[in-house]
Amino acid sequence: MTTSGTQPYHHGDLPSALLRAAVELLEENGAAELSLRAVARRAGVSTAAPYRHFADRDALLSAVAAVGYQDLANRLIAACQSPTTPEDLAAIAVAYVRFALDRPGLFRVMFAEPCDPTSPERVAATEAIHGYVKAVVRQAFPGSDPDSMSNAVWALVHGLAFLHLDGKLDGTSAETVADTVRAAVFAVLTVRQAPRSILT
Amino acid sequence: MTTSGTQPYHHGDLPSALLRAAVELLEENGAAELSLRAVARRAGVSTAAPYRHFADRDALLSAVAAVGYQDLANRLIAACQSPTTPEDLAAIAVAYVRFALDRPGLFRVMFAEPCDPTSPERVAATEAIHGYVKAVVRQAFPGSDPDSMSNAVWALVHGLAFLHLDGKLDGTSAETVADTVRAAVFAVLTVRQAPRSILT
DNA sequence: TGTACATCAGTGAACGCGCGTTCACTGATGTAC
DNA sequence: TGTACATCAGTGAACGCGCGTTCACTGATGTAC
Repeated sequence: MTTSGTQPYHHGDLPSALLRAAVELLEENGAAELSLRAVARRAGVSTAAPYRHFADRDALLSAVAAVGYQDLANRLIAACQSPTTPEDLAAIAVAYVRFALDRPGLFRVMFAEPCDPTSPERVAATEAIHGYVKAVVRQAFPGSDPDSMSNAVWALVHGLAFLHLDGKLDGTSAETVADTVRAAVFAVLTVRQAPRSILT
Repeated sequence: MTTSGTQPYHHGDLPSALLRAAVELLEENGAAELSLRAVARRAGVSTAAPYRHFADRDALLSAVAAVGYQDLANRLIAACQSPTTPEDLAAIAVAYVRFALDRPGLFRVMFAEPCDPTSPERVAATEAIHGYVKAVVRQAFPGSDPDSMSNAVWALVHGLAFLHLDGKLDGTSAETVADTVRAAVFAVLTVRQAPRSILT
């Protein structure tokens, strides 16, 4: 995975190599711990090299988080472009949780790092997800207050992701997880067995 | 806060003093970082003393998490004994999120520490919360599948807690947070403006 | 086309730090007689 | 009641470690003439 062999003496594209290395390490550890030194080592570069491109550890971490947000957004959009049915919504929910379980370290860095929340890329990334969720909600629940409803939907999905991540819900197999997520989504969508189909 | 002044040469109750110190440190830092040495320092005791009572750092952390679960359970029960109305449910949701925001470090240790999930006290604590949620759900949504619905409710609330904690939702004032949580809960309970009161 | 030179990416050694954990120890406690 | 002794909670010094960050440096690159 690491660009091995004879590297040119100038790396060429260290910044993105560092980001790749960081993401790989996060995926291997599972945990959200990530040291600059380990990233440099993984990228095959000296300890001090990252400082040519990132002000400090937090800057690297912020950039990593931004990559994560981008990946997550892609996964969600890939799951369903314009959801209208409950099944569509459930598919997006499953994609969100799957992302968290596939890349737990990255997911934790994205959310649990107490990292500068005013960083523009961070804010932009968050806005993007928020916007996507809101668009989905507007389409699926035209009658609801879009703000409250999109908060609720995001929270539901985010909570399912974290509870699975932390072993509070059975996450032994991908199918179990998907079933659990779908069931939870449907349970909410059909609160008190509402007498008619809730969605168009 | 720390028992200051002339301590007896034998502490008396170091284990719980350490737990108290750990919780205090978590509350001050906000973050989930917690070193054994800092805890010992805070408890006014030598670096090695904790090892008389806890096998290692993880054991202390597990005990801290257990304390956290107990506190959380108490807060939830205090919020509402036997909820039946949507308002009751919303009050419990607010209590859960408030706990997370009041004691973010502790909350993070409870959930984000990749700590032995087979530890009996951990499992028991999780079961307790799960059981409570399920009981609430059974009472409030007699027609729903209790497993799926309780997962959904827990996830919704847990997600709201984490999104607030990580600054993804506006958490500037307690009122704002409470309003956001209540609105999200009501939005879910009244999906697609269901034509009649959803709850008894 | 060839040379001098400024730029800049990466090096490697070093700094000081706080950490988890171990160890031989000390001094208070409480029990047996 | 008084003494000897085992127990055990806490000490303090030390271990080795990996960390973030800085620094003077080197060697490749690319531009001006």
